[in-house]
Amino acid sequence: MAGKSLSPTQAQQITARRNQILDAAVKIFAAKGVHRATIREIARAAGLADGTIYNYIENKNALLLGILDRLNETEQREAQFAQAGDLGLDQFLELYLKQRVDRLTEDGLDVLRVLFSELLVNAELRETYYQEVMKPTTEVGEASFRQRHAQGAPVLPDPAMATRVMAGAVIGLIIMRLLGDEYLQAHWNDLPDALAAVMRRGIMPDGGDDNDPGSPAESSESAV
Amino acid sequence: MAGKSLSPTQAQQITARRNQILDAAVKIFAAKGVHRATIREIARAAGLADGTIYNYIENKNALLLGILDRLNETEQREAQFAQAGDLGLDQFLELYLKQRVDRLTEDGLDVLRVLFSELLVNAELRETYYQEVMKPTTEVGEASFRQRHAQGAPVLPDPAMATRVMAGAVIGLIIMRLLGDEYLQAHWNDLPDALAAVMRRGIMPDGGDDNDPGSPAESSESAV
Amino acid sequence: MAGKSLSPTQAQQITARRNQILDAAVKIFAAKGVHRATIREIARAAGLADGTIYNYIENKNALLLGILDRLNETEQREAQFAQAGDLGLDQFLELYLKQRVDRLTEDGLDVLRVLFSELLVNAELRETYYQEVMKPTTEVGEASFRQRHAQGAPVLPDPAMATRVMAGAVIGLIIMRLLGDEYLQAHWNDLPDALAAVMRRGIMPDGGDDNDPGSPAESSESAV
Amino acid sequence: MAGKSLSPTQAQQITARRNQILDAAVKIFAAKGVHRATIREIARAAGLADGTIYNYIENKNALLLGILDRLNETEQREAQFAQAGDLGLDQFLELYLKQRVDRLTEDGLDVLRVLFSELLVNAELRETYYQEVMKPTTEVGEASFRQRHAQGAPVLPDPAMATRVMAGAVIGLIIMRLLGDEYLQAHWNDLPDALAAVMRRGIMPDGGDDNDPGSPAESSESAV
DNA sequence: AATGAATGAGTATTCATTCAT
DNA sequence: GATGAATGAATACTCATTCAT
Repeated sequence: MAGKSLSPTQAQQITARRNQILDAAVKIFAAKGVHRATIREIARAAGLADGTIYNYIENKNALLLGILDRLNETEQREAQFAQAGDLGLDQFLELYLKQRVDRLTEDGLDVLRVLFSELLVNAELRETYYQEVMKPTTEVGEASFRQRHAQGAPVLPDPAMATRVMAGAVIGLIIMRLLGDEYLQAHWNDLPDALAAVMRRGIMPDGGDDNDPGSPAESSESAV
Repeated sequence: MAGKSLSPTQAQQITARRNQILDAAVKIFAAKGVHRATIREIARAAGLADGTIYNYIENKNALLLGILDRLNETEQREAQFAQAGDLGLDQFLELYLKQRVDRLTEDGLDVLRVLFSELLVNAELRETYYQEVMKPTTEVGEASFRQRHAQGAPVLPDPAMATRVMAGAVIGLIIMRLLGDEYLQAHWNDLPDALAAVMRRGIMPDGGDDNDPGSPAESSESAV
Repeated sequence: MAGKSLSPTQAQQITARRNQILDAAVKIFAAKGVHRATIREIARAAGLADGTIYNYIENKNALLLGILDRLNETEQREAQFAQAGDLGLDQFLELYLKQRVDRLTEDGLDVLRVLFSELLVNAELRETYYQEVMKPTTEVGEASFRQRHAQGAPVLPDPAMATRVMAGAVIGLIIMRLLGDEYLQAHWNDLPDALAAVMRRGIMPDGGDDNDPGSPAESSESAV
Repeated sequence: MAGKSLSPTQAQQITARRNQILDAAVKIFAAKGVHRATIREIARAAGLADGTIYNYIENKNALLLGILDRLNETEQREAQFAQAGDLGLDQFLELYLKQRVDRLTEDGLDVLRVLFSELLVNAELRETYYQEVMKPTTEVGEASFRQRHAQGAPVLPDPAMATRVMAGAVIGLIIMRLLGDEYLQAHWNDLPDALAAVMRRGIMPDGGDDNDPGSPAESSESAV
């Protein structure tokens, strides 16, 4: 696998160069989309000439795949770690939030821009991502919910649905931030707590009417 | 000024042809992305020759804008309607879910694929969408939450955050469905109720395990 | 030759429509060149729809040929007239100036724009024009000069060269006017007299030194 | 500021390549007109692939401008030289003839084909050419004639008209040659002398018929 | 290994021409 | 006859990829 004769130093240099190229590609892809980005732009952003890129990647498409692979390495590692042990729901939530929310640097956001933008309109990529990331993750989530359900009455009796709602909330908030929502940009750090609170107690408890528990709530439930 | 001499029938035909072209474009754009789609493909999908497209749209980019305009017409109409009257939180939630979840046909999904995919990597489009759709919508949401907060103790004290969490959940679930989640595809109709339940009571109440056995909460759990 | 069944009135109408189209074509061709002009523009300038043009001309190229034919009809008529009788040099000059200079309306200028512009870069057209217009005209000129030469000492012993110089002067002045020379535009009516004067006496006789005929002139001739 | 890192050799190569392309363009443009010429043809004529052209020129229109710029470099240099010193009429004539007549190679003719063909139907180009070439040249001419007029009785009292007639003769002869006149092609070298003779003494002195039977005229005939 | 000039396939767009109404 | 929507061939231009230096 190590090719002909790569000294460790050489291999390191190649990896470094590759990462430098992938970083540049992420930046340009995120700024204008995969197709509108040109190899020349990416090369310039990486401080290289056009042709040099091709010493490190097969072609433009491999550039995209390389970016997503680098992302998956991280995500899968964590998904596998999660799967390894049994995760309590609280732990799962914490882990998931950490992965998805806590750690979003500006660079990370750019990768997600490219990832989601391409996933939405590329069926092949989507299938891969679904199998390799979404499915394992939701399965961990479902298991966690099932565990919790055994302990007491769940709000959503279906662990699958519960997992989707929770994961959906996280993904949606990321998307909203990527779409430019200024509030989320400014209060990103408050998200984990806010999400945890909502997950535990809801967002709009049948409030105010504490004196008359139940009936008014139900009357309005039907309205939803 | 009304364009030389457009009989109502002619105007109708032009609109019909335009919609036929936009429909074809949505389908192809959603399947392969705006840039991988060729005018020829779109023309063929619309049953037309290449050149004919240009009798109805300025250029390929206007094709994308035309699609989004058609979407915005609907969305803005509803956003304005919402803004017109004061919306109670329940009404806002209902309206928002209706718009976003309830009514998603396969065609509607394709438009959203294209919309989100482009929004993520096109700053100019993003800005327009943010000003014309996201901002008005979140403002209505914030107002609704503020109203509700006056009545009693909120889970999230900040109405802005509350709005984001709720909107994020909806958007995220749509994205997950667009990414191919089979469960959501199969149970899409259950979403409104599930979301309403979670918004009211949370997804994982500090159930059973503690000293304060949340009786009021549990009493209504069974209702979901 | 008169087709199926054309009443004289119909034939007239057809010719009128044709001329209306050719006039429009001249205007547009002159303004932007044959290739940059579109059939649609010409049709609009003629107050017609695109397709209607094709009831009167074969195709775009025939439009150009039609314009030149209409021009040639006039020019050849005059060239033939000239050839018919023997033309004295003065008469030839007068006729040539009349044709070429005297009668240039704004419309006539536009035709010449198109004519010369195309002739210069279209070898086939050039050959036709050369045979049908230039050659007959120069032959009349040469004959006139030959006649005159018999009477006395010519400045240019070669009638062919004399004809070219004279015709060249006229053509060149037209070109300069077409190129926008403001002086020529303003003083176009003075041209025939000026040209006649120059043809008779030169433009810069060995000036002032009339008293000393010959020698100073020769000294400066060598300088040329 | 000098373009990153252009070694003199590189700059030379770029210029050489550019000239090679412009030469090919002149040839094709002259043969079929700017608009009927395709980039592919020009590329092939230059021994290059289509795309390579665009490493050296912006677009097809810049190809035309590049050709004319190369021409103007020469013409302006000479016009400026003329303007620099005071030019006697004889010197002006000599210079003008040299520029315009003396030096016309087959290549030069092709450039003039393209130049005049485009000037006639391109108002913008025409304006530029008028300001940068025609106007300066005629001004030098007018000054020369004014000088000469001070010395004695002029045939044409208006130096502006005199300049136009002289320049017109030269331009017209070039046009006639470009239109295929075989005589001019064969006797091009005799033109300067013939023109000079005509400018001095006219082309058809009121010969024979009058009291002064042309003896001075005959003495110089041999010079033509 | 790095460079960037050369290549040519791929595509948006234009526009002469046709033809159903 | 007139119309102008539909057609599709033609073409300028872009850009991923190759390869001589």
